[in-house]
Amino acid sequence: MKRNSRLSLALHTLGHMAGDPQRMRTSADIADHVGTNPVVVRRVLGKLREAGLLRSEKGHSGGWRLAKSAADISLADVYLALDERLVSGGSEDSDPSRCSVEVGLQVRVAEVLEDIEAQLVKRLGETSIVEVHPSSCGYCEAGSDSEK
Amino acid sequence: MKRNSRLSLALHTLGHMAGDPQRMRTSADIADHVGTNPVVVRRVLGKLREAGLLRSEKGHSGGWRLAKSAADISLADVYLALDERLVSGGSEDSDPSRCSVEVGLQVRVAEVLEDIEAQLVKRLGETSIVEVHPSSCGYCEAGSDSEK
DNA sequence: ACGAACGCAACTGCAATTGTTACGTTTTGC
DNA sequence: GCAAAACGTAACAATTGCAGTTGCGTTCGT
Repeated sequence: MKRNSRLSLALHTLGHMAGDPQRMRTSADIADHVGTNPVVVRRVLGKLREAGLLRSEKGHSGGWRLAKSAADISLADVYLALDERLVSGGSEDSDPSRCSVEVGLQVRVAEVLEDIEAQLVKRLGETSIVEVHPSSCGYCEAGSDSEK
Repeated sequence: MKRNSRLSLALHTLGHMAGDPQRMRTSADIADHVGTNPVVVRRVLGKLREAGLLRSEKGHSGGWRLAKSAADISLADVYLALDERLVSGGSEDSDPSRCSVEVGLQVRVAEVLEDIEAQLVKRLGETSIVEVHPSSCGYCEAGSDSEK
């Protein structure tokens, strides 16, 4: 699925950060670990920064770090920060040419989807990113040494 | 959203069929009404036929019709027939190179999505396609006359 | 047997997303 | 100060998924 791409990059990275919150990670580091490009990483993590989950620092020893306690970041926070919603999102312009069956249907389905998404967020809100970090994690044990 | 395209074609068409179950509709008719191509209609409705919701007949006076009572067809039936699932759907090949955070995350998120989708299906299952057909529907009142 | 419909495969076109390159800006360390 | 290392951003290329289209075969009914 396409929707999982950015979300999984974000969750994956935050999962690691939860295991070692002080460590500063560069986008190149992260990109290398998840198998993508530094610019892509910056694009995704930039969203998380806007949402107040991460902080980035420029300059020589810059990089990315959690902006608050890992325990206070839930999967829902990450999901919402990327604003990829299930429901189509309001192309409900009242086009008079549309037939009534179509309109009634859209309303009905949209209602259900809205409701379902709320439940999804609720469920995601119940787990923090600290809970997805296993005790043994090679990537984190590697510490600050960036071995090419 | 892209996911809504086929689903809305399917629901729209079934909604109309529920209002006049005996009438045979050609894919060209339907395509004209929903503003698309006959082949696209056949692609989507073909899925519904595989699921036992519709029957199609070839030949001169062929076309599409409900395969069972409209009251027995729920929105969930249509949703499931198109097999567009929320959850990424089993690319869970145990790649040893994947890091444990990633794996744990996928499992966790997949669990939630599975659960959420079950609720979605349950909700959709509560309404039948007869409930989305308004009493006054110009398209259906037009009857079998296909006015170009 | 001819026309009208579906069935199916292949191709094109479009839109969204990701990947890539390039360049500017900021900060650190020397 | 100045070079190196990092982010920020814009622009472009590559990829992907899906709708749309065409074409042809098949199957019916008249």
